[in-house]
Amino acid sequence: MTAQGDQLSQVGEGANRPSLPSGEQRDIPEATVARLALYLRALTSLAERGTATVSSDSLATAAGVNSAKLRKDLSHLGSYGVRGVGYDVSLLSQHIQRTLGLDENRAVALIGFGHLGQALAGYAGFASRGFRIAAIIDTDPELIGSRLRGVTVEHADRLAEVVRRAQISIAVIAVPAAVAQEVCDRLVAAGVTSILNFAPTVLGVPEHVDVRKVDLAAELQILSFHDSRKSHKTLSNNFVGATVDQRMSVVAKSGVIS
Amino acid sequence: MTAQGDQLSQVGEGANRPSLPSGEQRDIPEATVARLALYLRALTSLAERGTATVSSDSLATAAGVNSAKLRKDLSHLGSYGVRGVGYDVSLLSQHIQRTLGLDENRAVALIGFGHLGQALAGYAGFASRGFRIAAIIDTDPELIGSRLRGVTVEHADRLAEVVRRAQISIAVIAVPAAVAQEVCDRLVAAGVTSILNFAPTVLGVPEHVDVRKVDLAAELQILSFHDSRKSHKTLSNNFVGATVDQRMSVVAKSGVIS
DNA sequence: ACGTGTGAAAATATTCACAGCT
DNA sequence: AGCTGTGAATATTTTCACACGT
Repeated sequence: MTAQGDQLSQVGEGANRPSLPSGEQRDIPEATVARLALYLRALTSLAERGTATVSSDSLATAAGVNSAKLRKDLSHLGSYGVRGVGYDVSLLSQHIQRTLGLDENRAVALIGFGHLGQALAGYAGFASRGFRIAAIIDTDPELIGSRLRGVTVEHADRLAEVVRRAQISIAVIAVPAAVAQEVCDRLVAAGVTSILNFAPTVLGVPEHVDVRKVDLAAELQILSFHDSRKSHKTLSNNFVGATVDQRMSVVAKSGVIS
Repeated sequence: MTAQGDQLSQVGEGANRPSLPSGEQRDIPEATVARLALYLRALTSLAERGTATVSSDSLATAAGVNSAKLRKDLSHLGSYGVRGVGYDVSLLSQHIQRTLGLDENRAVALIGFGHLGQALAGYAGFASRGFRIAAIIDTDPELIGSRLRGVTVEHADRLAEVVRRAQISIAVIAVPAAVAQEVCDRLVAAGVTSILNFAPTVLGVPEHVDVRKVDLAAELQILSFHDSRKSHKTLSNNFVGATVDQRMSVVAKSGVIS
C-alpha cells in the first residue's frame, strides 16, 4: 500500500512515433512525461522556499517517487544535474517547463460552467502552473454574459468562433455525459487538438486529437478494490500512531511541499 | 495520438503481495484494476440500453480499449464469457462490482466543502456508482450546519468522531494544499485507509494507507507536452471533417455510451 | 463459424548497482 | 565523499495469434 497513486497514462494508443520536427531530444517515455509535471510542482515549491539546489533524493521524496526513477526520468531530458552536487532548482524547473511546452501561458477553453466548471475556473493552480482560461462556454442563459476574471461566459453557439479567435488548442470538458460527445465534436471541428474530459464517457476523436480523462467514481472504485482487500479492517490505532511518526520523519527529511 | 488517456496507477509501491485471507482469485494486476472501473461503466450503459449480451470487441470499443486487453483483463477474474457468444452484461457487471468491493454502497467522507467539494458532492455518478457521501467536513462557520441530501456539514474538530461513527474507510480531500497534510493525518488517525487527494501535494501516509491523487494542472501539462509537439499546428479543417466521420463510424459500430 | 481464454512474444517501465565526474 | 547518469537485470503491461469450447 502506501504510495501516491501514480497516474500514468499513454496518450498515444496507435502511436508510431511521428519522428520529430526539429532539433530536440527525442522519445520521452509516457510514464516519464506524466511525472515531469510532478517534479515541476515539487521544484516550484522548493524555489518558493528559497532552495537553490536539490539532490535527486530530496526531489524524489518531495515528488513522491524513488530517486532511481527520478534520475532515469531526468536523464531523458539530457543532463541538467551536477555530480556530487545535485540539480539547480531554477534551471531544472525551466527546462521541464520548456519540455512540457509551457513557455508562455497556454490558452485553455473551459466548456461547462456548472458546479464543476466553476470549481475548475476558480482553481488558482491553473494560472500558476502555465494555463490561462481564455474562454468559458455554457448553454445556460442564466450564466451567459457573467464574467470571471475578465473572461465572459459565452453561449455554446459561439464555440467555434471563440476557440478560433483565441487560438485555443486545449479544452476542458465539464458538461454532463449526455452532451459530452457533441461538445467534443464541435471542439475538434473548431481546431482543438487536446481535451481533458471530466464527463464519464469515452469520447470518440480523430487520430490527431489527444484525450485525457478524469473519472472521479473510477478513482474511488480503484481505492475500493484495495480497501476491500485489507484484512486488518478492524485492528487499528496506537499502531497507526507509530506509522504516522515514521511518515513524519520521511517528510522532515526532505523538507517537502506546501 | 487519439486514445483516451488511460489512467493507470500502481497503488502499492513497496507492495510484496500480502497473500490473501480466504478463497478468492488472486493477484489482479494494477493496470487491470484501473480498467475494471471503465468496463463497469460501459456495462452499466449497455444494460440501460437493454443489451443482454456483448462481445469483447464491442465492450472494448465502448470502454475505449482494444479487445485483446479487455479479454486478458477479464481472464484475471476467471471466466465469465461464453465462447462463440460473448459476455452476459448483467452477470459480468455484478462480478466486476463484487471484485471492486462495491457490493453494498461504500461510505465516503468528503473533506472540504468549497467550490470543488460542492461540485464533487453534487456529482450524481457518485451515488450511482457505488458510493454514498456519509459525512462532509469543513472549517468555514458559514458552511457548518448546512445540509446536502440529508448530510450535515460538520466542523473539522469533529472529524475523528464522525469518521468513526459512520465507519468510513474512504475519504476525499478537497481542501487547500496548505492544510491537506494535516487533514490527511487526522483522517488516518481516525482510521481512514484510502484517500483520494485533490490537493496538489504529496501526502505522507503510513504503509497501510492508499492514496490516489487527481491533479488538474498536471493533466493539462501532459496534454500540453503532446500538443506542443504536434507539427501541423496550423493545418486543419475539412481534413478534420473527414476524420470526425471516421470516428463516428467507430462509435456507430459499437453502439456506445451515454 | 464465432468469439473467448491464454500461452508466448514484444514493448514499456522500474529498479539495481556502479562507473565516473566534481 | 557525494551524487549523477546509465547500462544491465527485473518486473509489468500490452499485443499477437490461435487452440478450444459452444
